[in-house]
Amino acid sequence: MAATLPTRHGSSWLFGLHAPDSGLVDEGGYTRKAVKRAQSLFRSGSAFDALYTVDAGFFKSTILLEDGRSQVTGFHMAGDILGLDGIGTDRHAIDMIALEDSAVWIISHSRLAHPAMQRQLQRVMSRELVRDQGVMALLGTMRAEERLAAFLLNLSQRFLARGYSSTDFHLRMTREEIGSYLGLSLETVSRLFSRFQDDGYIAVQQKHILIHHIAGLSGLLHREGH
Amino acid sequence: MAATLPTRHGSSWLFGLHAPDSGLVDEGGYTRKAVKRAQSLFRSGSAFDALYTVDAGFFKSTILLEDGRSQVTGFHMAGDILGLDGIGTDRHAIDMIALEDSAVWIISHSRLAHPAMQRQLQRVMSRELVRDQGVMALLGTMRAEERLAAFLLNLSQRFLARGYSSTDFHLRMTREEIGSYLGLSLETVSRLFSRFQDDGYIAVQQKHILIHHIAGLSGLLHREGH
DNA sequence: CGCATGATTGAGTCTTTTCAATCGATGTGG
DNA sequence: CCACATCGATTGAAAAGACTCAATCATGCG
Repeated sequence: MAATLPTRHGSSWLFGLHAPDSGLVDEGGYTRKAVKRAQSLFRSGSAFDALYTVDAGFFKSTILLEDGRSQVTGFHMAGDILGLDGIGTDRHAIDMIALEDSAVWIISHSRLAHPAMQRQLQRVMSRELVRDQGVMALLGTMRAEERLAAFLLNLSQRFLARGYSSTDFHLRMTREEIGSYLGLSLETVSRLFSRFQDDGYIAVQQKHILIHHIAGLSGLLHREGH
Repeated sequence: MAATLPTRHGSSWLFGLHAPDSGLVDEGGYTRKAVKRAQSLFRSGSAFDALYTVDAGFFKSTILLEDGRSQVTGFHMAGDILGLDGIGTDRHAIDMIALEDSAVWIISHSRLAHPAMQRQLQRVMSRELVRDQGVMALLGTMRAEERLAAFLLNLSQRFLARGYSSTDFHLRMTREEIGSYLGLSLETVSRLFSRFQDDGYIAVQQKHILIHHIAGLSGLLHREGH
């Protein structure tokens, strides 16, 4: 894995290398690219020219509908692969925006050509396909309360998998972005955070989340009677 | 394309070959498999052992949530690739059910190993990823009326692309399955069909759909003010 | 320190769901 | 070939969930 996909591969700032204009830094055959908060890594319609893995920071992906509405379709953190949407048509279909100052590794074309990498990429895409179907199920069948509980539990798991606390973390996105992702209004998200807090499941203070009763949140998902 | 993916490749019944027990028929290096209405091509949790392309008929894919609820995540017709969800984990994540007596071509492992096929597969998966994000946007941002209009227009387009009428077709799925796919109750779907008919956009008679005013349906999607 | 952005909370409205009754089509067994 | 059973579709009425609009509050940045 680590041999083919450069995931959390190293820290280029240790070398004191910087190229502020392009945001590009070359290190041991890998190229690192910095993306400042609110900047895009790529945009819908732009030519597909590379895949990336998140080295540090946090991204959102958004899709723009013909009528001007847009929706957040995912949040991405260290180790996630970005840009897969561009392979099919050689143009990106989504916008990829950094939610905080971030950095990615560029996966070079030569590296992409490796058969081992191809196989791995296929697996990543397949899992992503399955993940998306899970989100579709969330949007199609769950009520607001369940959606937000599922969202928190998912974030919690992903932080845990990366060695961070699963019960004490900082949301990188706004209520509006959460709402967009979950198909809810930002007010509903805000109200539910307050309710979860009143019910003793979590403590919220703006973007800071403390999960007190993870089983309680899980319980919201497995309730009977739908 | 046609050289690597066996799409609508031939009609095995012309040869009079039949193997009713397994549903398998071998023909010129391709293997055709029949799937009767309501039967599954594969099920969630079962081992992944092949990819398929639809030769004839109609399928739905459904995902089962932990709490027992399930959701239709797609409808599939001639030429579509089935089974991509199994690549990532070597187990299928969804159920694939025939909505009418159908048949698929099995894409052999030897064929899958071809580099050209690998590249094509990658592209198919990427486009599928983008399609799923479109569905997520539909579920997240559209109102019931818009969802059903988008659904009809999508079906219409896909029939057209396959050489069938885009304005006169037979729905292979029930109102409940449409509702599940669109995140609506079956009653809402039924009511909307009636409303579209009253408004002169379509004529509905059970599963038979006649589209009278395709621009009218499109107009429902591009309305201002959300 | 003031302004802009994001978050919270309330009140009223609207869309969609749920529950229920009826109708229609399809297919099976007598 | 018909009666009946079953499954799917339609339609109505009431209820609930989520949204919109609006006002207020907090925070962080310049």
